[in-house]
Amino acid sequence: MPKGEEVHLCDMRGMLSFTILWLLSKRSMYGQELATEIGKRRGEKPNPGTIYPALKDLASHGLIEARIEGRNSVYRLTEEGAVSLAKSKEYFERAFGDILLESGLGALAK
Amino acid sequence: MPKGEEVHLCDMRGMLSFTILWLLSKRSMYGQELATEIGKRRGEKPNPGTIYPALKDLASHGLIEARIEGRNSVYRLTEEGAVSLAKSKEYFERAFGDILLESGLGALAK
DNA sequence: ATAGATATATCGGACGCCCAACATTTTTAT
DNA sequence: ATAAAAATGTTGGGCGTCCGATATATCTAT
Repeated sequence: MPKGEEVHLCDMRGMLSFTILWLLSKRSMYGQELATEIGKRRGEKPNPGTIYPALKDLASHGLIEARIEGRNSVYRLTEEGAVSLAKSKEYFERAFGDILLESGLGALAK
Repeated sequence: MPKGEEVHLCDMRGMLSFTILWLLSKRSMYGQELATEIGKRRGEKPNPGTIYPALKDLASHGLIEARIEGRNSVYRLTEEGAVSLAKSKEYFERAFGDILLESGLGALAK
């Protein structure tokens, strides 16, 4: 918990890897592309020291794979990663679904 | 990231305090009641070493308040806590709304 | 060729969650 | 009175973010 005046919860701890897998399930991306996409959701783009270790960890567990393309490392979701993502989505929906429903998401879902 | 065979993302890191505030916005509860409610969402009830320090932190920031009732410490959301929760919900919806929508939540929202 | 922008990468420190284990107090049951 | 159960609480260690700083390599200008 931060010690400052403004208390910010919900800072996505633990959710970074989940978000990365979800984004890669849409299309393959390289690191900075992922960081930009995550930045749209958070309001602020994560630092290199946040995004690259996370990608490294995910790759070391076989959930994503890198392919070098010029100056970029393009990541794609593996089959194992897709399975992990599906389970995490189930978990996530059960844990937070009703919270989001009352936040005006019901109108979006329509 | 866990080192075991099964890789579990989405373990609610950073989300505990958020969930507590949301639950207390529904009704006041004591520690074990909160733990049980959280357990329904997660699948497993959090340990005392998880829930009590979180409650202590939230109280120290003025987001919740305790009132002793017999053997229980009943917590209620403060006004400051309600403001914090509203902000976190906004953040949370923007960051994860679309992910949940495609998870069959749209049907629930109806 | 040189400069700037872009992308990748690592390091240190901090923070909140997380569990297992242990301890204490209070209520409830026998 | 004694035992069992329920609730609160602390400690230690670990983990995944998270940021600021620093570094290197590679494209893209001029």
